[in-house]
Amino acid sequence: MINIGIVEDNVKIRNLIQRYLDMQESLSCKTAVDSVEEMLDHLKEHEPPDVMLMDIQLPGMSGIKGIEIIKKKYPDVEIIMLTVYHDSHKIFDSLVAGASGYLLKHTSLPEIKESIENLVAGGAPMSPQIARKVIEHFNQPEPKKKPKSDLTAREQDIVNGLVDGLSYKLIADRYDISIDTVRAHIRNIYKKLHVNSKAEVIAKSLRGEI
Amino acid sequence: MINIGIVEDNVKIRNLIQRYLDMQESLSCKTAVDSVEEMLDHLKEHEPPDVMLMDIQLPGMSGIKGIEIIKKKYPDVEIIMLTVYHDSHKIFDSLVAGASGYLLKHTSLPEIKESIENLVAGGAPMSPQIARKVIEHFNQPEPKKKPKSDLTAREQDIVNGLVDGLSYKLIADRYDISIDTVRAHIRNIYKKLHVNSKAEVIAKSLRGEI
DNA sequence: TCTTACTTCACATGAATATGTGATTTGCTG
DNA sequence: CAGCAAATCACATATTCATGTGAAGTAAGA
Repeated sequence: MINIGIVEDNVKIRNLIQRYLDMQESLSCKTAVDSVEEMLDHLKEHEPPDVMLMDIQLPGMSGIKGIEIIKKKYPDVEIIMLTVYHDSHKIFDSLVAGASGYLLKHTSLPEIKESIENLVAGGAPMSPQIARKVIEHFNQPEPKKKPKSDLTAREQDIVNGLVDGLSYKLIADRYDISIDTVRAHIRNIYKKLHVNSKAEVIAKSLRGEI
Repeated sequence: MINIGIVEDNVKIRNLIQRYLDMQESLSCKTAVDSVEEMLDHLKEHEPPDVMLMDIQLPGMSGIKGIEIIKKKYPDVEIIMLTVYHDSHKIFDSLVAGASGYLLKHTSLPEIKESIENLVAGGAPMSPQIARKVIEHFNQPEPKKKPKSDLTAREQDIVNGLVDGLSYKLIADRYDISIDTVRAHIRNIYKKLHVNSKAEVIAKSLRGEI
């Protein structure tokens, strides 16, 4: 038997979902409140549910903040967001805060039930559109990580030395070249990167801008 | 009608999937090969399919490398990985390379069909276990260490100045203190962080180690 | 072949940094 | 209240860095 809790301020939706879930053989849904604060009060005196359905737009504390707090006090509770928001920001904030699933509100009741079962079976229910956004997140970083700074291999070596915190002398030793050569390379690096100190090169490099 | 291509070296599996998909009303699967190289040859003389099912372990080029190449030449092809691998590394690499979905091989034929339809409808098909791993990826950054380097507020200010590439003099100006004070703070910072150059402080800071 | 870019090295100088040794004031805490 | 950490400032010195100028060998391209 899977115990479910609901945090949703729209009474109609809340009652509908609660009634549907609670009438399922394998599920039990006795707790349905309309704010995170209320849920926290409830949890002080009751066992936490196995799975929690959570809205984002709520009176008082937002659902995303709610995830954080609930996950911190009750790490075993699995939280599924159930919301109308499909903007990347809210999705990612929710997932980072600790949500294990993210469903859009047009999800049908049987699909919600399926998602809960999917979740306790080790899955991560997501509406297809959400899954798409999540996957796109991995494709994004690609185009912007081509800084193309035209540093030569040797210059890149020198930069690595700087990033490792080495002095010119130590860089010279590492690559077995003269310190004057190191100076020469660094001069060229500065020109190419439009900087004029070791510090800026290190900063740029560690920010992935080289 | 959705056109589908398959890259899978196991003849039995390949034929099974191809026959099943091709007999569906809404789908057409005429292209099924056993390596990325073969698929690329095929694409030279034929229209690319709408969706491609791709294995990872293949003779010759790996499926992940295959995604990159195919996505580069034919950006509109949607690629679903269909593989036995469920380790984060392969999942992550595939998604970064441009895959739009990731299914495990035990996925049933009707589920594969459903996934393809899901994909063209703007979704991102994933096996539940995969979705779980993807979501866990967002939760990971949380437990990342609190560096807790015991720098005082002022010392942190100075570090910020260094990271911004300022000289001692400019840092002194920024906080309206003497350059000797900046020196003093930096001396303390070096002691606390066990370093002995500006460069190392900047590197540590940008690595999140402060 | 001539040019260009990369790598290598040298000498020089003013600016910035690293490090040592002090000292004073302020605010918190046992 | 005494003690301590933090923040402030001063003076001194050796090292490192930034920058200019010049040059030679080599490999890739026009």
